[in-house]
Formats: sequence, C-alpha cells, structure tokens
Amino acid sequence: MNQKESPVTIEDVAKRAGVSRATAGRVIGNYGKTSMAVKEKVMNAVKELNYSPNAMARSLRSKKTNTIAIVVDRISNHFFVKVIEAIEKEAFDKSYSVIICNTHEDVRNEITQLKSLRSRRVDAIILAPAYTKDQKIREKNIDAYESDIPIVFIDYEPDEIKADSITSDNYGGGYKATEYLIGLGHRNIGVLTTDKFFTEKERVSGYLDALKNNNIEFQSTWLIQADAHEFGQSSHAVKELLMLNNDITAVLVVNNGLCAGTIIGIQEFGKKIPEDISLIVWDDSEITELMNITTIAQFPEFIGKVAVHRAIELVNDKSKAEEEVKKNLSIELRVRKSCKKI
Amino acid sequence: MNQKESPVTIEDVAKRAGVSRATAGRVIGNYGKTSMAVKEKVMNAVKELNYSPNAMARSLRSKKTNTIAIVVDRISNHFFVKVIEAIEKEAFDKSYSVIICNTHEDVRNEITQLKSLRSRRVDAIILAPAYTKDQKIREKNIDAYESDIPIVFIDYEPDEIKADSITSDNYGGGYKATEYLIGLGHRNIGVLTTDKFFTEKERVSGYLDALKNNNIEFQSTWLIQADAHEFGQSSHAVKELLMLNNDITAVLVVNNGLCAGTIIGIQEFGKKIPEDISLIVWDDSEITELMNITTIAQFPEFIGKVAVHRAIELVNDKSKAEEEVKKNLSIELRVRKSCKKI
DNA sequence: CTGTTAGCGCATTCAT
DNA sequence: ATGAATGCGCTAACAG
Repeated sequence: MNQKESPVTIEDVAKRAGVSRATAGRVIGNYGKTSMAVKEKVMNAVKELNYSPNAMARSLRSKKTNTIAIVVDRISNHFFVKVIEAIEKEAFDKSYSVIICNTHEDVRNEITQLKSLRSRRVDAIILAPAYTKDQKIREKNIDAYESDIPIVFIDYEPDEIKADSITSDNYGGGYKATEYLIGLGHRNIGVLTTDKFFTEKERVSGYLDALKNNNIEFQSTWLIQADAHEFGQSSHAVKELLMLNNDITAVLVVNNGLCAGTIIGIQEFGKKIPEDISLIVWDDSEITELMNITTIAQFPEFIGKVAVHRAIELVNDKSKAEEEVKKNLSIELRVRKSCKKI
Repeated sequence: MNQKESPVTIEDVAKRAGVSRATAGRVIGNYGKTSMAVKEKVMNAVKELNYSPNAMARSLRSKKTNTIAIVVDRISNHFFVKVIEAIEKEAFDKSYSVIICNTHEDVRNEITQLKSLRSRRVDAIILAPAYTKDQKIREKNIDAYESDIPIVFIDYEPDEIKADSITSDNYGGGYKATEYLIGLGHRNIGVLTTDKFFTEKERVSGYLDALKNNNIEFQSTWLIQADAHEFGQSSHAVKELLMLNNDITAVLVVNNGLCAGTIIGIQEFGKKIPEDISLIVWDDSEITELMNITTIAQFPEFIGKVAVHRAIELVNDKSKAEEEVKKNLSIELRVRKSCKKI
C-alpha cells in the first residue's frame, strides 16, 4: 500500500485467485468466458489487493483508447463551456472519454497540444482553433492537423486543409442582427470586434452586406477593435466609437467577451440602453439575460452534439472522410429590450 | 499514411535512419548521448515518416506520466475556471500536463472519474469534490480516495480520510460580510445558499456567528435554499425571502451561481439595490463588476497555484504526506456600491 | 557513443 | 472454460 507505483498487477491478482493471468484478465476486462466460481475468486482478489488495471498497458495492447479530445481557446468562454458539456454528455452516451485542452489562444500551444494528443492516440479531435495572424505557423506545422487522426473543426472553416467543420451561420447572424436594427430605423450602426476569430469576420461580413443591401454607406469609424479579456479595453473601445461618431444609435457586438465592457463603456459615456443606444450582442449569457439584452444566439449544445456525432462516425469508418462535411447551423435573433425603435 | 493506427514505430524510424532502436529512442526521447550526425539522420527519418511517439508505450515503460488531474463539479463555474487556468499555468511551468475532469456534481461520476484517473496512473489529483447528502457513497468507495496516488482537496476539508486541503477562509468571509452589513446598520439580513457545498456551510456558519456576536437573533426564515442552475429557481427564492420577511434590508448570497437570479428576483419584487436591499455575493465575476456589487472575493489563481505546488511536492517526496497540509487562504471584502448605510 | 537484450502490464492468439 | 505463450512500442540496463 501507498507505494509510488502500485506494484499490484494482474499477475498478482491471478496468483491470489489461484488462476492464470489470462483468466484473471478475462474477468477483469469482462471479455471471453469465465465460470461464476472463477469470477468471484478473481473479484475478491481485486478487492483485497485494491487492484487498478493499468490503462496504458491495456490500450497499448488493444490499440484502443476510446477517447476524444476537445481543444478550445479558453474554457473561460461560456459559449465553449456549453459546447464542452454537450460533448461530454454525447461522448459519455457512446462510452467515450473526453480530454479537454485549453490553448489560451496561443497557436504554438495549440500545436503542442495536438502533437501530444496524437501521441496519446486519441481517436478523434474536435478543434476550435486558436487565432493567428501568422498563418504560416499553421502551415509549417501542418502535419499537426493532417495526421491519421480525424479532426472536426468547430467555429472555423479551414482553408489550408481538407477537413470537416461545424459552425453556426455567422454571416447570416450578422446580417439578421443588422437588418433588425435597420428595421427599427437605425442607420448609423457601430460594430465591436476583437478581430481575432474567423467567426467574427463572418459576422462582420454579414453586417456589411446588410448595410449595403439597405443602401447605407459603411463608415470605417463604425468598426472598432478591442481586446476581450479586459473590461477596460472594451469599455474604452465603445467610448471611442461613440466619440468618433456622435450620430451612432446602435451597436452590434460580435464577440461575447466584449459584452460586459461594452455595457460599462456606454454607461460611462453617459448614454442609456436602449434610450440612447440600441445594443445587440453575440451569444446568450447570464449577463444578457440579466440586463435584458437582445442577442444573436447560437446553439452550443447542438454544435457539441453534432461534432461528436461526426467524430465518432469518422472513427468507425475511415472512408466517411471522403465526403467532407460542412455544417452551418442556424442561429437565432433573441429579442429582448436593448433595442429601441427610432 | 492515413491508416487507422499509425503503424510507424520507433523501429521504422531506426531502420530508415540506419541506426538501432535504442539510438533512435535516445534522440527522440532526448536522453542519453548521441552524436550530431546520428541525431540529424534520426530527426530526418522522423520527419519523413511523420512519426509520433506512442505515449502509452513510453509511460508504460518509464512508469511516469507527468500528469496531474483536476476534477471539479462544473467547468461552468467561473471560479473553478480561474482555478483551472492557474493550475494549467503552474503545471506547465513545471512541465506537467493536466487533465481536466467535470463531474457534473454527481458523486458517482466523481468516483468513476477517480478510478479512471488511477488507471491512467496520473501522478496526482486535485479534487473539488461533488456534493452528496449520502456520505455513505463516499465511504463505500473510499478506496477511490485512498489509493496510492496523492490527492489535494480544494474547497473542501475531508473528515473521512486524511488528506491535504486548500480552502479559502469561508467562515471568516461569511463573518466579515455580515459584520460589514451590521456595521452599516442592517439587522435583518437574509442568506441565500444552494446548501450543496461544504464551503457554503462554512460561510453560513460565519454569518450566524456574526449575528450572534452582535446580539441579533437569527430567524429561520432568513435562510433560503435555492438551486444554482436556473435563474427561475434563485429569483423565486429571493422573492420568497422578501415575501416572508418584509423587514429584510440586506441579502448575503453565498454561492456565485445564485447571483444573477437573485438580482433579477429583487428587481422583479419591485425593490432596488441598494436603496431597498443591500446585497453582497460570493466571488467576483463579470456580473458583480458590471452591476457594481460588493463581493467576498477569493483568490482562485492562488488556490490553483498552491494546490499544484503541494501536489508536486507529494509526487516528488512521498514522505511529505506525513505532515498533513491544511491551508486556509485569506479572503477579501471588495466594497462596491450594492450596500447602503441605514 | 552505439547496439543488444529484456520487460513494463496487459489482451490476444492457440492450445487444451 | 482455462492456461501458456506472444508481442503491443517503448526505455533502461548492460555491453561493447
């Protein structure tokens, strides 16, 4: 007891139970056939010795890990947390374990993690890629993405390589939100973005097209970039937006991390929501519910579920990889009270 | 390429490089001594074959995993997320990997996960236990907690077994918050709790003692229990509290998951913060900052760091386990604008 | 500095 | 239904 490496192996169990290693293995691993009598003896020995099967030896031999990995930018993003919990649930139902990895928005870290996951021989990887301006890093390490283990992307559609991706209809969401604001009479609409994610580019693109199709000329000062991890940054950014454009009556926030800071910034600027400024932000959260903020809502639970489904499909049948799957899930405008008709 | 199990082993690499398996192993695993010439040949072979070392085989042989696990109730709790990120950071610095496990507040799940982690031979486990009214389940599975692998508890001090624990001074925090409210003139102070965690009991206990020491008689209707995962539940709970006690002027919320619902409930009841009701909640968050709510702030980064430090200490020196470590980290009253003097 | 050999703990033939 | 023997991919111990 209390040895560093639990020295008790299946051989010890077998000896104690008075059977062969193979037989002990059968009852412990629950395969093959064994008599009740033997089963009992072995189970007793397991209990008495407090035996714990060595998962490494097991999967080294069986060549199965029954594990899928989910790697995300940040588990502090509540959207991803919901995706992860959905993945865990779905994976559990299909008796897969899941490994959660956090890249902290660092591509090098992402690559390291991917390599480690490959070494650990996970069966599949669900990946929400970290952002990088320097796409070359990815290309240089493309083997991290193009190994023999299937990758399902979420929140990102890769150009570099052929791969599956599950995304929300970000373009459509941006378009829908903007059109809604225009319908309420707004014409000068600002946008806040971290400019750090593939998804945000799509959202902004929808916003731009909605403006264009409604004959509103986009002003470059309407789009402000801010960092998502400090309130100061994002509140400062909105204030800048309002300062630069005193005719702005609505703001669209395309990254959930900017939400709180934006609200604070608008307040600090002396404006009220929705009286002075109408606001739509991406993703539902405690805050949007609490503050009654209209949102563009994605369905993280569904994304997680679909991703796992596809991942397992690929695990079970390699040939399925031929038909590349790109799913673009629908998105919903959830109207609350942060937008005013003018 | 693109085979299910990458068939390329160290032997293939060795063959291709024209060296022995052992030598190939040395340069790949970066141990022992090798000449530059050989090093280069091997690395080339690795690249050409897109070789990925088998982590299972490796740690089966070396008997090291260099992995520590953190298991929490829910990664949707932002407090734990901060703890986890601190753990990852600290572990990374000491070149440990970390495995994140999510028990979904289910003890059976927790036990399953612990067994799995033992099988995977992680070096140490940091555990924020799931709550259970039925302590017997734990006792019945005590071997999950008393294996040969060291466990450091966070947010919990185990009775059942001898083990290390890192907690915040929850009792002190409850006391401090209550005393602060009393100092502002409040005498009728309600408490909201999920009644699901060890920590909350401590916090409430501090609250009760502060009342007693200030000659305020606790009324049983002041304490209301609510579920943390639905706004409806917690907002309903506050409303009940206010309904039952129309003389209440302050509310202490001892679980961060109740925060948003509480605010909504108070609003829906037609009361204003802080004019009618003073509010203190546990843990800082985006919401408390946004709404300017006074909090009892823990230091999750510190908790994570200390936990990893202790875990690694135990890994390196089993004898350290003799002196049981119980750390009770200080806690801070962070005054904002949700409490009024009366 | 490099090669040979053995064996980590287990699942899987193939016998019986 | 059970046992004996083999080898998964790798690192460690020992030679040379």
